[in-house]
Amino acid sequence: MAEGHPQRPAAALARAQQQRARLAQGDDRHHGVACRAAPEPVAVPGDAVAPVAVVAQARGGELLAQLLGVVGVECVAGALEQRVRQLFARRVVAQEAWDGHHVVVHTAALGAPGDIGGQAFEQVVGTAEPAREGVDPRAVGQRGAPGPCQLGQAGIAGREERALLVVHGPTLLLFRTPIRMNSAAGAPGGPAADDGGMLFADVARVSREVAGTSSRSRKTQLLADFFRAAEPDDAPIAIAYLAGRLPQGRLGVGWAALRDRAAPAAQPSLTVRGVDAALTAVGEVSGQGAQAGRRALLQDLFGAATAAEQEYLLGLLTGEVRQGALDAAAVEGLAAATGADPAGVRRAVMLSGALEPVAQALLADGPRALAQFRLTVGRPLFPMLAASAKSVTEALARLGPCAVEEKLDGIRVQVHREDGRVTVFTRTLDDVTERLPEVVAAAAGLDAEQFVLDGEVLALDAEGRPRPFQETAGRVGSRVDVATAAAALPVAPVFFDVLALEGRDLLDLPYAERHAALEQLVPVAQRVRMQPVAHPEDADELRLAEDFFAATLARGHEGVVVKGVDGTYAAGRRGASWIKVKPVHTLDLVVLAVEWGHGRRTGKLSNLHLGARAEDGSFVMLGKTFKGLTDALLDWQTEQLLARAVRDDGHVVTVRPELVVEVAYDGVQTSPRYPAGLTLRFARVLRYRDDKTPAEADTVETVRAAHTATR
DNA sequence: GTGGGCAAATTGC
DNA sequence: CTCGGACGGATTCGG
DNA sequence: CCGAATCCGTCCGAGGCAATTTGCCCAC
Repeated sequence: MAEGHPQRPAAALARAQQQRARLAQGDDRHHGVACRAAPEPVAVPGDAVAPVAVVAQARGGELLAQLLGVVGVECVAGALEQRVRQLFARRVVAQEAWDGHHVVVHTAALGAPGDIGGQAFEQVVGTAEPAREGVDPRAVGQRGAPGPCQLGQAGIAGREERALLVVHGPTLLLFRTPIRMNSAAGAPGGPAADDGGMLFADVARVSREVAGTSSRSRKTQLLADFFRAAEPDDAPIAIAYLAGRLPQGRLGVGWAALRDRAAPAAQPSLTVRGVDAALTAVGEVSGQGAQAGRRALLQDLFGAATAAEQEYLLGLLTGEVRQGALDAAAVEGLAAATGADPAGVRRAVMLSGALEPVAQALLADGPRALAQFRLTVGRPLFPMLAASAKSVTEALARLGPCAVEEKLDGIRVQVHREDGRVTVFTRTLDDVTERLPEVVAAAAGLDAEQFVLDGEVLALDAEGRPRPFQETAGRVGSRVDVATAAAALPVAPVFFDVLALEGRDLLDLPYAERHAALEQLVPVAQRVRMQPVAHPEDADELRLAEDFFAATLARGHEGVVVKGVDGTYAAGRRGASWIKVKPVHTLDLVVLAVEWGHGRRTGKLSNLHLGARAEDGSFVMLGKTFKGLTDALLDWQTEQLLARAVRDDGHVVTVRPELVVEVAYDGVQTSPRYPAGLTLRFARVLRYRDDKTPAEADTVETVRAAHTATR
C-alpha cells in the first residue's frame, strides 16, 4: 500500500466514531473534545462602536444596534469582516450609498486592498459616518456591475436573521432578512499570528477558532489568515492538521496508548515541524515493545504541550477533530490567502490527488504555481462521484440526452498505465496494484501505451452474475497471500471511462467523446453495458431506459448510473451529470432499543436497534440505524422511546417493543454479528408506522427471502 | 518460544 | 455508503 | 418592477456493517 498516504478525513472520522461508540460506555470524557470550544469573549473597544451611524429608523437600525451591542458583536465580526475583505479582494468599485430603512457604514478608511488585517471590522466601525439620503435601492446589482453591488448574504449565528450586504461607494449597506437559524456559535475574533514562527499552538488556536464559527466564509477567512503567515515548508503539515488528519496516516495509536497523559506544559513551545517529527517517530516504532515505546514518545510529546495543545493533539490522533472545515475549506482559504482562483486551486488538488503539495507550491510561488498541477499518468486523481435520483425517469428528466450504464457493486478502481507499468488505485487513491493482478493483466493487454481508466472491479460467478459485495471486498482487502486469494476468488475489472489516452488529457471532453475513446481502447467484455438515450422525452426511448434498468437488476447488479452526453469528468466532485439510480426496498421493523446520540445529537435518542418478528412472537435484531431522522423526528422519538424505556445503562436504552418503523435499505447481507445471521445494508428510517402494531411487523423469514432474492 | 484470542487500525460500501 | 442541516450565492416571486 | 423569500449546489457531521491485518498478551 502507499506508505504514509494520508487517509481520507471523512473515513478517518467515521472510524473514530466506531472507536468512540465502543468506548462510549462509561467513558464520556471525550464528548467535549469533539465539540466546539466555548467561544471566548471578544474584547471590543467601546469607542470603536460609538461612531457608527445608524441612519435607518426601521429594522436596520434596530438590527445594527443589536449587532454591535455587547451581546452580538463577535457574531457580526465574522459576517461583516468577511464581506469587507471580499469587497476589496474583488476590487469592487463603489460609488454611492443608499440607506432607506437600512444601515450604512463608511468604509473609506479601510486602507489598500490586501492590507486588511484581522482588524477590518473595527476599522469599519471606527470610521463610520452618517449615510447620505436618496440612494435608490433598485440600483443594487451584482458584483462587478457598475453601481451598487450586493456583496452577499451572511447568516449571523444566534440571530434569526440573515445579513445582506450591499456596497455602493465607500459605503456598506446592511440589510436583514429573517431566516431559519443555526446553532449559536460565537466566533472568537483575534488577530492572526503576529510572527512568522509556526507554533503548534497557532494551529490549535486556529482550529479552535474555526470550530467556533458556523459561517463557512468566516472559516475560510480564518484559514486564509493562517496560511498567509505560514512558511511553505510548514504549510503541508499544518494543512493536514487543520483538515483533521495526520500526514503520517496510520500511526498505530489508539485510545489505549492515550489513556494516561502527561501533565500539560504551562507555555507553548512545540513547533509544527517538531510535532510532525515526534509523530513520525511514534509511527516508526515497531517490533517488540512497540506499544510501550510509542507510549513513552507520546508521553514526551504531551508533556511538552499545553492543555489546549493536548486537547487538539488528542483530537488529531483519534480522528475526532471537528471544526466544520476539512479539505474544501482549506482550499478556499488557500485561494484567498494567495489570490488564486478557488476553482483553479480545487482543480489542482483534485488532479494531483492531494492538498498538501498544492498548498506548498501556492505559498511558495503564488497562483502561477497552479499550472504545474495537471493530470499525470501514474499519479492518481480523485474520481468523479454521482448524484442520485429515485427513478430512471427522474434522472433522464434532469439530464436530457444521456446514456444509461450498469452500476456494478464492487470496488472502484482507477488504472494507470505508462511505460509498460500499470498502477491500480482505489477510490481513496490507495495503491492496490499488488492485490489485483487480474486488473494489471487486463490493463497490460490493452492496445495503448499510456492511459488512465476508471472502472469497477468485482468477482463474478460462473454464469457471470456478481458475487455478493462482501466477497469482492474481502478479496480486494486481502494482501497477505494474493495468489491464493486470487485463485479462490478471481476478480475482473469492468471499465466505464477513460481519462487520459496516449498523451491526451480527456477530462474536459464530453462524456460521448470519452466513451467513444473507451470503445476504441477497451474490448466490450471489459466495459460496462450501456444504453444510449438520445431523446429521453420520447416514450419509446424512455421505455428502453427503464427496460435496461430492469434487465440490469435482473442480472444481479446494483442499479444504473445515468450520464449526460455533454458532461465532462468532474474529478473529486459529485458531478451533476452522473446520476445513480438504485431500487429502494422497505421493511416495517420494531424498535427494540435505542442509543444516546453524540455531538449535535447529544441528549437525543438516536441510533435505533431494529428487530424483525420471529415465529414465536419474539423479535430478532437485524441491525441499527440513525439515518433519515429529521431533528423534529429525533425529538419525537426521544420522547416516545423514553416513555417506553425498561432499562437505561447510559448508552443503550432498552424499550418495550411497541413502535414500528418503516425502514429503507439497499440490500440484505450476511452478518456474523446478528442472531439471524442477516443484516441490512444502508438502512434508514422513512417514517414511523403508527398504523401498525409490532405483531404486524415484517418477519425474519421475509428478510431471509429478500436476502436470497437479491443475491 | 509458539499459537490462540483479542483489540485496534484500516478500508470498502 | 446515507441522510439531514447549514451556508452562501443565485434565482424567483409577490405586493 | 423591486426587495424579500425561496431555491440550489455544496459541504459537513452523525453514524452504520463487513472484512482484513497487525501487534499484544496470555496460556501452554
